This record gives sequence, structure tokens and C-alpha cells, in this order.
Amino acid sequence: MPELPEVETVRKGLVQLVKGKEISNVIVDWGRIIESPEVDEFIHTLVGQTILDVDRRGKFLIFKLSQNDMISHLRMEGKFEYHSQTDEIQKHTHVRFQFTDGTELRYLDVRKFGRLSLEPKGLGEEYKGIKKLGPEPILPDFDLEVFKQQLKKKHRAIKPLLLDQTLVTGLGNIYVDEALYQSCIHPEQIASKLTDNEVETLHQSIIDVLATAVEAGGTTIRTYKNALGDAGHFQVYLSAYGKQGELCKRCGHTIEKIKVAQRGTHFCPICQVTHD
DNA sequence: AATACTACCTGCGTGC
DNA sequence: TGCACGCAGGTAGTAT
Repeated sequence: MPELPEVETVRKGLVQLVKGKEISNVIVDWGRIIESPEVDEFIHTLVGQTILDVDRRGKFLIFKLSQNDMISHLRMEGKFEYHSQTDEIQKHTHVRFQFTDGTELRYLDVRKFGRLSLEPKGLGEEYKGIKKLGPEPILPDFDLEVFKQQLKKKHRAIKPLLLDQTLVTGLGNIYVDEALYQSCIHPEQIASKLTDNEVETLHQSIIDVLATAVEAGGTTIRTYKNALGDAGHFQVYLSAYGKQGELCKRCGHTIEKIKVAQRGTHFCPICQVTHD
């Protein structure tokens, strides 16, 4: 469910809620959420550690603990909630990090796709899923010239390429459709055939869309809530995602929904056309 | 090496 | 009402 803006919003909430908390116990009720180490060792290793900070890389959260880095990916539906240990346990609660002050951080995930993993302290960025990520689009290290050169080498549709996190990290199905709409590029356009002008516009659109969505606290379509339980607001600004059947703001034609690389894809068939 | 497809899960809306 | 099917803010593993 969450893309970069949602994960960044979750991160900010977690810093407010759990920074400085000491873990007294961990309860795991769906072992496959824990990628490594084995569940027993995961629990045992965490007890006694303090959460010093929470960082983010792409859509991954990195909990900086006193003795380890803990990587978390929410995948489609993962969420964190902060509770008293005596609060009723809701359905789909899979992991509970209990603190010495009687509160706890809960990990909930309807589809159980999310993962938690412990890495050596300070080495979270070496985690294999993180190591292959491209630059952060909301930082200056998302370089236009590098992006241009990489796209020239790719003979595949632009949408799945942007979803794969290696050229730039943080885009998911919502923001990729929005960025392509903003830059008037068809989602199935072959990347190497994009003009320099189109790549420049795309580069800027990615930066703009994600930065604006971060400011808005993310997008809430169905279920996303940050760690404080708040919805995001960016849905108000969506132009393409979920707008099939509505009119394009630029040309007035109907927004269509097709399938590209197995993902629902929203675009304007007049403004966004493929070319050689 | 690069690209494409599928598994991992549950719940909800739709159509028969 | 019941049931089958398709769909959902994603990634990793496997096949081609």
C-alpha cells in the first residue's frame, strides 16, 4: 500500500511515538513476517534494546536500535500502531514490540506481505533489498544526466521500469501514474525512445509529485493510515490514478484504465501517446 | 544481463 | 444468499 510519501509519513510518526523506548518483550504470531533471523532469535535479540531513531530508504524503514538495525517493509498493507499493552488486540496484528513503560508498537498487515529483518548495527543500508535501490527522488542525488543515460539503455516500457526501484526509488503504482500523466508520457512508451525533453519533464514531475505528496502526508485511497492513525491528503490532488471515466484536466478526454505489466494503469489516451 | 511472470495473502465488490 | 473471479499504495524468486 505505501509508497515513499506514505512511508516517510509513517517514519515521522514513529520517531514521535517510539524514539527512546526500550523493548521489554516481543510477541510474534505470524512467523513469516520475520525474514531473518529465526523468530526466536529475532525476539531474543531485540529484548533489552532501545529505539534510537527511525530512518527511511526508498520504501524501507530502518529502525536504529542500540545493538542492531531493524529493516521493515510494509509492502501492500502493513501498518504500525501505537497502543497500551492492555488495549484490545485487533485482527491482523502480527508483531507486538512491548516497551518498558507499558506501551507497545504493533505491526498489522492484512495480506501478510510485509517483512521485518534484523541486520548488524549501522549496516541497514547493506540489506540486499536496500542496496540495489536507486537515488532518493526528493534529494539532490537524483541526477538528471545519469537518469537520461540510464533510460537510453532500457528497451522496456517506462512504467514497469520506474516501478522497479533501481533507477529511482520510491515510486509505486499511484505516483508513477501521476508522474507520467504530469509529463504527458504514455506508460507503455519504450524508455530508450523518450526525447531529452520528455526525460527532463519526467525527472521534474517525479520530484514534484513525491515532494508534494510528502507535504500532504501521503495518499489515502482505501486503508492507509500513518503511525498516529491519521489519513493522508494527497488524494485531493490526484489527476490520473483512480480517475478512469473522469475527464482529463488538460484536454477533456476521458481518463482510461488499462493493464500494464499486470498493474492497473490510469492515463489520458490523448495527452499521453507512444512514439518511436 | 535484462526482462517477464508468479507467488506471497486476505478482503471486498461485481456478476451470475 | 452463495460462489467464483478479479482486483488491491509491492517485492523477491524464478523462468525465459
